[in-house]
Amino acid sequence: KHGYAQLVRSCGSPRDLQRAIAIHAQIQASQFRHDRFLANLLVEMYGKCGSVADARRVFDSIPDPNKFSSTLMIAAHSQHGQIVQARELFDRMPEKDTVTWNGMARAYAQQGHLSEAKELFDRTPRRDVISWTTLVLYFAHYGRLEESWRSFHRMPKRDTMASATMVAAFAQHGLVEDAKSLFDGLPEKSLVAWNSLVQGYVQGDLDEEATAMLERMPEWDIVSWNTALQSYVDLCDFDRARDIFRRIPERDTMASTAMIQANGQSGHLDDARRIFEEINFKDLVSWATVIVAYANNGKILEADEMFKKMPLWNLWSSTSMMGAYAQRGNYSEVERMFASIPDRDVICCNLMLECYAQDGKLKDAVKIFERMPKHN
RNA sequence: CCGUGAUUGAGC
Repeated sequence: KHGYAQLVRSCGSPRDLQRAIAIHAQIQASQFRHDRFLANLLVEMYGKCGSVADARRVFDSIPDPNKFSSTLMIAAHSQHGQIVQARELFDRMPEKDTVTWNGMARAYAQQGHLSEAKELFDRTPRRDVISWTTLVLYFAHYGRLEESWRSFHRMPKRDTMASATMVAAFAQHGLVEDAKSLFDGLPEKSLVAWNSLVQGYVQGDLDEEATAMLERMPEWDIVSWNTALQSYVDLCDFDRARDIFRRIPERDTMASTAMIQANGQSGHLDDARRIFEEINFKDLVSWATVIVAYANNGKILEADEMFKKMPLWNLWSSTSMMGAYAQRGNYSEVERMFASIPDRDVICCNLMLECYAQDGKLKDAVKIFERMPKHN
């Protein structure tokens, strides 16, 4: 049973879905077919692997779901934006505990339904540090820093994560002074708080302060390395970026993606491509980044080749490819791609708008402008 | 034996 549990837990992302299905089948064929503990883990697994439908099927097959089952199912629904289904389950649960309440509040908050989240928070019977941290995080995330800070202040007990959340909130909103003074007063300074502060300095173009903090840090984790790397990439300082990249002990996909970008900026397309090929887990972002690197250097054929090779397209990858055609002035291809994108956002529409404008197609430009879901 | 919270990468 613990062997199965381990197997199930090893599937944590959509790329594991095939294996997940196989493991599920194996459990079905075993003596643990009706085991609730394993079923709960399967619900969680399918949620993480991106198949809510399968998660729900497993959940519905549990004769006597316990609160773990339900809380996991709520999480699966909300991870996929199915807040109504999540709430339905939540309302039907006989025994809810703090974890359940926190999970439901977070589901609302993530979707930007902050008043619903706050209402749930207010009704939570035994609020804990996580309930409060969720408020701090999402108020900040949606730019409501006053309320974020007030929640932080009203917290009866703060822990390291709560404090780090607040430091990051300040840093991300250009309030790096406030971030710093909060940070200085912290009894326990987590690496996350250090990293957030450095990112605040980088964002504020305070490079000396950022460097000073990086040097004073007790240790670096992969995020620290990537933060340093990305700051040089943003400054188009290829040599320092490469130096950092080479010194990273264990590079992840984000590090490689940043370095692909750096190589693209400097026209080193072969190096960009080599780093891309060496990535173990190529994701949509790394694919899109190579495409942009090729496009920015006028290599439309290579960009197109990569685009066609991608295992999966999303809005960002398609918009990147549209941008590649736009650069070459191939407006008919831009138009064709635009038409094929179902979930266009502002950036995508702006790009189309700009192409029509460049192309002198004023009427089409006006039409796009008027039909855009949002303007900026 | 199972459930909730923090920091890093791409497109106009």
